[in-house]
Amino acid sequence: MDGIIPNISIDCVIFGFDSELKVLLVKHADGIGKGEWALPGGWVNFDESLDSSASNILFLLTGLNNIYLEQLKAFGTVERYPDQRVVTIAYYSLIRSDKIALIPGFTASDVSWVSITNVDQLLYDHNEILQFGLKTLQKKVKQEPIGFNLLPPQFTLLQLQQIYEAVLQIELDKPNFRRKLLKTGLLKKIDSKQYNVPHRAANLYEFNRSVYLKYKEQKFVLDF
Amino acid sequence: MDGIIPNISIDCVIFGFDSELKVLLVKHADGIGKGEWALPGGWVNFDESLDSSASNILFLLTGLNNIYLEQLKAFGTVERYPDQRVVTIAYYSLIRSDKIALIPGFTASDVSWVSITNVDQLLYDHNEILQFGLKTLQKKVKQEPIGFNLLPPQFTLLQLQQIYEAVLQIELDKPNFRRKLLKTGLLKKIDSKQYNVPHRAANLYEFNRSVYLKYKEQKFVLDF
DNA sequence: AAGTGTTATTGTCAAAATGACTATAAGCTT
DNA sequence: AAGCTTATAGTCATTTTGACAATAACACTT
Repeated sequence: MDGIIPNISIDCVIFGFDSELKVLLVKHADGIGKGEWALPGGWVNFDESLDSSASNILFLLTGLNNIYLEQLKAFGTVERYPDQRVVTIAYYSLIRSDKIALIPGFTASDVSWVSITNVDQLLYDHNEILQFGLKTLQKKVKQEPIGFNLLPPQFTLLQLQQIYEAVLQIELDKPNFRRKLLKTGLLKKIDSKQYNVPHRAANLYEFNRSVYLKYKEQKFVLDF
Repeated sequence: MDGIIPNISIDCVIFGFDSELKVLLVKHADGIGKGEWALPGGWVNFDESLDSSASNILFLLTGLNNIYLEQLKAFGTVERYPDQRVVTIAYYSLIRSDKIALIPGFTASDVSWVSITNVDQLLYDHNEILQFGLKTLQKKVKQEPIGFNLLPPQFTLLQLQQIYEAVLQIELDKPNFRRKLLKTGLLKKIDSKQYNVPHRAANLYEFNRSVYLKYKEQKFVLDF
């Protein structure tokens, strides 16, 4: 069997972090929503799983490759899409938004990171999907360690703290954050510091990969 | 537009509690899996939302009505269903399994509660869906209050504790459980006790509805 | 070279929460 | 009345928390 399944689509909520929280949007090159901004999305092929459809669609539209996507939710009200009945399976992810090349392709004439506080009207029910994604992300970061793919291999505690602050949109106490995170054993202090910063240089840390993976499975609660 | 969408189905993971944790299964009356046990499931109509399809399918197959269903996940590997490409949207719920009449109907020749520790081979990928549902439920009960629909209006602290023990499959310390739950303000002690029990009668409690609803939205962490 | 602004890091302290128990109370049963 | 059984109150040492204070260290300015 070949071709696309006519009633199932994928949409991706890609959160980006680089000091503030952003989301990746594409401008439609043609079709129903020509010229409008939306989450990157597309159709599922008969011979392709949902997970791999999501990866491929994201790549084709934005150039992003090798992104770990997690399923968010299926959105399936009758009127969410014009003309046709379409159930969409939404995926989400959180990645670094700097230093990543975006290449609009396929049905996307433009791709762009937009600050989460700055998102206008999107196509279809995409604003709703985005909001749901943000809520889910906020819950997620309290249950699972984050940061592995969001930070350079060596980073400061402040950088890590800023991710939590951006995602949760709250402020955290620095000494307390430090104490809490260090207690998890997730971080390995390395013998090297920042340099050329106009203030006391912070120590650099690495993630302890095995602890990180353990916490992806087992209990991990950060109660901010 | 009329009829069913050929590539989208619904499956329901209905957990039941009555002293142990169970799951609701149906025996297929005909079709591909005739005679085999599976999660209650069916097709989505073109003119029906996913949520309402789920409710209707559950009702038609099992007689269960007015069950609050939450979406679990979409399962969409290519080979999960024989002959045809079918993506299924799974829903789940936790209800009391006693005192509820089950009425097999439609394509179900039988319906039954099966202890969670006792589930055999199910059709398609339904064992996988069930396991995912259990994990999700276990996370959920630590993040949101449960019990409103699982207990009679007035209940003892032990009854509530037993729900947590059944779902999480762990043992909890009675005095500490009491202390933790009472501190939430979720429970209202009422002026009435058990009677006719062969031991000291326990005080009865009610849920404080407004606190309960507040915690459905806001932060609620039970860290067992 | 001293002073300034900025962030890092250590530490303090009282309050709250936790986990593991002990002890007593109060129902029915025999 | 004795004996089960579960309820309920309370103890206590330990851990965790939240809110700060205080000092350290870096580059830049003067």
